[in-house]
Amino acid sequence: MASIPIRRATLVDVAAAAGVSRSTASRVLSGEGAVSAETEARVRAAAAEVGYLLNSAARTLRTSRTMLTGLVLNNLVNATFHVVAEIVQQRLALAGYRMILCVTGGQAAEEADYLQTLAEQGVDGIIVAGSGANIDQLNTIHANGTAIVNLIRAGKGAPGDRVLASDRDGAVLATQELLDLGHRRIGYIGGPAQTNSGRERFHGYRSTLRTAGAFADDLVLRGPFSPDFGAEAIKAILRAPEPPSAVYIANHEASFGALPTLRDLKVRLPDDLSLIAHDEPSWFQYWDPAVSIVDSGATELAELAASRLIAAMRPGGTDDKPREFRVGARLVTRGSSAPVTPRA
Amino acid sequence: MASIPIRRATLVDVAAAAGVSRSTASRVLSGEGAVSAETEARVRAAAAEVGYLLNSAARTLRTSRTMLTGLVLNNLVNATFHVVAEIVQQRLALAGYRMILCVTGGQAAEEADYLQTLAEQGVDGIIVAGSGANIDQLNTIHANGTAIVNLIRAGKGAPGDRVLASDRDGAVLATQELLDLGHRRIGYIGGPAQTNSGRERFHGYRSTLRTAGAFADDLVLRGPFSPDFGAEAIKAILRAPEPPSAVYIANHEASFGALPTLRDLKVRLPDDLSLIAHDEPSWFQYWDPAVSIVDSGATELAELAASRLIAAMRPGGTDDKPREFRVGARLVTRGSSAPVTPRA
DNA sequence: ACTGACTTTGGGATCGATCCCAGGAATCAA
DNA sequence: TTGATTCCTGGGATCGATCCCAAAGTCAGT
Repeated sequence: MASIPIRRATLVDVAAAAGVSRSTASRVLSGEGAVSAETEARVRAAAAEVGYLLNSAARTLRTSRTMLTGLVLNNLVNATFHVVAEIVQQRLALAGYRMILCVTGGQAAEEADYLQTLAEQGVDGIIVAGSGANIDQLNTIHANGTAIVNLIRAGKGAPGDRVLASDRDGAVLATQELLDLGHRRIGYIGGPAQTNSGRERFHGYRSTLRTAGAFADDLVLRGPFSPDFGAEAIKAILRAPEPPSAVYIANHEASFGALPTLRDLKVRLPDDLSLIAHDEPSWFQYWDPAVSIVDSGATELAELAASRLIAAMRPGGTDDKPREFRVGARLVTRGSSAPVTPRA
Repeated sequence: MASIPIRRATLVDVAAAAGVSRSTASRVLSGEGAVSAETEARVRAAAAEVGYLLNSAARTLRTSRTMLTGLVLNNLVNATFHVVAEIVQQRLALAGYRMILCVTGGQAAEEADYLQTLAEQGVDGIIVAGSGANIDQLNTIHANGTAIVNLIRAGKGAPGDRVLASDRDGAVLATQELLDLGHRRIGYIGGPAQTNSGRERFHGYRSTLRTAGAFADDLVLRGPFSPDFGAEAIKAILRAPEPPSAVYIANHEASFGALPTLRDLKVRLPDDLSLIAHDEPSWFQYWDPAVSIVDSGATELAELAASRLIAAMRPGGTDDKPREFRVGARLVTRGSSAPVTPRA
């Protein structure tokens, strides 16, 4: 029925149909410049009639604005990341920007490739929740006039605003809560010391306990982000000569292994052990008992990052000095943490 | 230190630095056309020297290929969708395509806006796991030469290949498994009849039971995709005059409400009730007991959709007749389903 | 040395929208 | 009526890469 158009309608076609010049048609459809009301109506009608569709590439070539952005992150499986991706995309869309998604798998080399193609694409801005490598490349891109926002992680010397979680504060919140509940022997299961969050959370935990005079080396276990490590770690920590009455699990994936293991070992939460985990897989609330957590605020991080990027993409916005933002951590107390009970 | 470049280097700059013409520089850097090895080396060196970066907009304007694609889906919170987004993006990247992510929130109007901007952007192809509305718009876009693949859902009359889950077969698998375990009273908690999956899964369930002569109206509950509905539904079904010995929960979100409710009611799985759920939130494996599921194969759906899109985007690829693909469902038997036990 | 075939190179034209400038119409004050 | 000002409109030039055609260079075979 419908014949396949050989060629999309262009502004010239619209202009011809409306009986005006290219320039006038452009003024109407781009919204820039003054046009009489009558002409405007005629052009809009003509555009609809010929089925006009903007050719972004042509506009971009002339204006050198793409209204495209990029989001670079490790994966979407981690709850923090898919929340970030969804919210950032929707906020950017409200401001008229499209978002190119780049999932790096945590590989610095892939990240570099993605940054390269984003630059070629001429994106107006990039949000990087990345490896922290490729700093030079980011600086080059930034120097070419592309807005940059660093999210969650930020390499030393990276250009643009930084929107960071409060890992240290979150750890302090969890540890202090357990101290306030009367616990003194408080275990720590965390991520590797090489990672940003692994370091910051550990420092928050340690300094809080030191201040309380309750820090003990033998209750600290740090390892890879995996459920298996969590299962092993929780077993190890309970085998200690003087086992803890509470544990703070700062390693997200490790908690997936630790919780079922505790159940299988018939360790009752919170009677035998108080537990606070870090970050929110949606299902911790369904656990028995519901698991207390430190929430780093993925939603707020995403919203802030998007709004900072939008601000930086405004013409001239890149000139501002880079700023650092911290989204505060929040303690969500649920059934897995309770006042210490005297050992039977 | 580094001065801010006023203007990005262009092919003309590269050509000048290499002492050749624009055309030759273009031939080298685009990889089209024959160039002597010596010239090629000179051009590449010049490109690196001046810091040349391709201007995609200019290339697109000339070639009318963008190497951009779009992925349209409801949300990223649902595990199926974020798995799809991650895999599709990575497969497309391997083939050299960038992917614009569009999260619609299930709103047909937003979806229409996104499709419009994707068309303006001139994407080479779109994967839609969408509302099933906006069929006319999809047809217009398709007629303009954009490849389309419908994923998971597909509106009647939508253009392009369809890559669908086997909802009906999955339901049959679950129901037949429960029958094979000796159950006769098998409950159903599913999604609304207006939804594709709600309809197909119910039909699979019902026809399997009918064939076995075991279908009973009073054990069927269909409602919204929410944990609350699941909690209510499981309570209602257990209050039946003659309660079921097994239940198939075809409504993903409902299972989040049903499982904790069963625990709170002290209904032991699988002794008091066998249970099979549909689709895989990662944590069902950690439940006590681990929950048997029907896996619709999000990974396979995503890979197939990506490869079909890539095929359709090959020049001339759109001419093929649209095809429908079904990714088979798979039963993952875990601890929550077991042979029926004679009632005490 | 000459022809024909092939390889390599250069430059004009082009994709489609916007910018810039100039000219004509309309408005207003003197 | 005239001149100054503002408003609207049209057309040439432009963004940067690629396409197309023609010219120049290379080589083998006679």
